[in-house]
Amino acid sequence: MKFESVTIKDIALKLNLSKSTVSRALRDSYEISNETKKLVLEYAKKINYRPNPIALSLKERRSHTIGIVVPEFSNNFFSQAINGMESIAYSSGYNVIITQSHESYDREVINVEHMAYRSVDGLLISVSVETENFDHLKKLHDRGLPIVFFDRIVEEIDTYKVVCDNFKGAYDATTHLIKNGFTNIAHITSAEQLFITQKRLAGYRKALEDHKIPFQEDLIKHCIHGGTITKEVDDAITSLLSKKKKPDAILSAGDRITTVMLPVLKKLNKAAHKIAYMGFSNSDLTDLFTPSLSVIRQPAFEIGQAAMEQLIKIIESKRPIKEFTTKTFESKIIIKESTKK
Amino acid sequence: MKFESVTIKDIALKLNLSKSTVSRALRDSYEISNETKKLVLEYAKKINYRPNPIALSLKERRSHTIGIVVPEFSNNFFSQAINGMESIAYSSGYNVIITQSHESYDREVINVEHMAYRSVDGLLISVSVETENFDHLKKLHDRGLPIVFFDRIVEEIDTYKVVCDNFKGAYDATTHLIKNGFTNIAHITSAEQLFITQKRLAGYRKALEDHKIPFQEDLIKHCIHGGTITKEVDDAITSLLSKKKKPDAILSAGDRITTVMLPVLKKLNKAAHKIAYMGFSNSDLTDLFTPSLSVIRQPAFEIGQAAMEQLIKIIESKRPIKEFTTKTFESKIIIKESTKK
DNA sequence: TTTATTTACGCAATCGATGCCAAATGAAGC
DNA sequence: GCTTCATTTGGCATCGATTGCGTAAATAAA
Repeated sequence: MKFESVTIKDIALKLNLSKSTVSRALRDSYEISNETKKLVLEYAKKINYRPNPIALSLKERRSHTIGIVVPEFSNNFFSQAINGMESIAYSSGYNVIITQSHESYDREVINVEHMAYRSVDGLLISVSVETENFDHLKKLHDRGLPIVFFDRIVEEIDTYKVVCDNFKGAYDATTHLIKNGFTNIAHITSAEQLFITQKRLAGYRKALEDHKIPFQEDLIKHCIHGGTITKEVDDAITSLLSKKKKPDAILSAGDRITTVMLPVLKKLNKAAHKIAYMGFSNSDLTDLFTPSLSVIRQPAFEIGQAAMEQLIKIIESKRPIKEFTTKTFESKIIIKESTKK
Repeated sequence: MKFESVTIKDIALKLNLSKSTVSRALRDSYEISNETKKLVLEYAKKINYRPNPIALSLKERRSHTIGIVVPEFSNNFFSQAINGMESIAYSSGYNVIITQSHESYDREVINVEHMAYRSVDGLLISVSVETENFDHLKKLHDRGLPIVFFDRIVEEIDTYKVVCDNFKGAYDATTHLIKNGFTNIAHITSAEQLFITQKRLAGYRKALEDHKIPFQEDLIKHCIHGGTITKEVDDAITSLLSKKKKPDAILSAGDRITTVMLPVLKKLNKAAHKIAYMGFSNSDLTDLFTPSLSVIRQPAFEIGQAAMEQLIKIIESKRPIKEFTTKTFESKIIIKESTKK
């Protein structure tokens, strides 16, 4: 703020007191007489004094501000999770500042460091699809910055984590497809190194196995940019459809991939080749599609709330926390027309 | 950040120099000998020294950080605009921090003040639907905080503004509906005091007038919460359909309202009463709906870019800027099935 | 040799707020 | 009347970095 604001010094000067006295009066210290307190408080109110948080951050090394880093706002899962986080933060007296990594490792590093140096009291993060090296987070975590991971968690850093049961979500969805008579189920998913990718893939495989359907490697397509590049999704589908035996159903892992996949699929389905599909999605609009979309929906808002609660717990705990847990939420499969035989 | 970091003092101590010398060496001052500079620079690099931005903010009263306040991330227009802003900010060496007002005046005030006190160098804002009093912005603007408005601008504050030609967007859309044979066109829109609401309403009225269709007050429905409350949209539609002469088309103003309106309308259209609809929307999924949705699309990314460019121009200008302009972008109407007769 | 001029660096104030320590004041106790 | 103690208040250092000013040492000019 380039413009001058009201400081404690202004009050001190005006009332002929020292800065320390004013400071203590404002903080209602027992050392200050009631008269002086009243005087200070009244004048402070009159000139609308507000302590400068920058100065406080410098002095106290905390800011009552929490940093949130997500890949993308346009992914409904994340925007809903953020809403959950905000609701808890605000009611606990914290502010939040939010940034997007745009699925870029470099951007993520910059954002995380910017926030750390800006004295955030803690960090909530879901890592980008590109992130394979976690030094930027490990470094801060080792130095004592409270971090809570959600959704795309980092297993090798020991802290609270909040996730969805991705294994079960994928398992249930795949089972649903199998029960509806689909046997040649493709899986379009995100980059291999992501925790959620692995879990979802595992759930998918287990469902096939439990129903004695052989797993086929070439039915799995990884989008290494998490679907942020339309072409990779396009290519995945084209490649799937060029197989001798085309898949009869597609399971997509992730909001973004689902979103990008649908227009492509829709065009193809029109062209007579009918493919069932189902995906992880937290969009509110899936009912409006034709066919309406069967989805695996995650309780994003609640996940956000839980993550923020855990983070605040770490921040406010008197002694260092040693025992961390991972909180798991259930996802819900919602059956609509897109998975009808 | 509660953990200790490397400071200029550490370097000074280690190299037996004064803080000032180290500081000047790091900033490549002419007063420092090349040997000393080299020494300092090498050691700084070795221990990974990074200046503390909090201390810098306190000293310099600027932070190289820009604050963005939008109503909601889940509104595609805003998330796209943010992406445009980020692209410019990052390439100009600024960081951004983003918050949502959730269409709440109180939240907006808190967020704006938090950012101002956190020494953001400037503010980009699209006000909440509830905001009728602009003192929180005026106060900061008067004190010299650079502000640029976009989309939902505030007319009474004199600064750069970036908008879409809302009048023309609504005019074109309404004209399109009229030309397709609809004559009883309802308009579901946001709170009356919003600038964009007024412009869109005016465009709608002008189109009617130009085609000699009488304006009917009761075909206008205002959602005072901008559609964040489903019930208000529901009520608007119910009320429209309870009229003797039901509307044959609906024009919706705003992403959120469009999104909430569609499921309701879809249910009704199934029930045999066919209503055409069209709305302002920046969603990428409108093609997937059945019927696919005719929309008025705004160049959100470009609007975000332009707003950020203007803001940085103000921030970096040597002398105070007195002459401000308002930049207007054209929206585009995209015709699909939902407006076929 | 003396004086002037560079060169290269240190001191201390500053930004806004906090908090330790000391000091001033007045009252109570002997 | 003097010591003791509590109450209130002021002074100063601190957080991390920048910067105007002062100055010692080294070199150049007189």
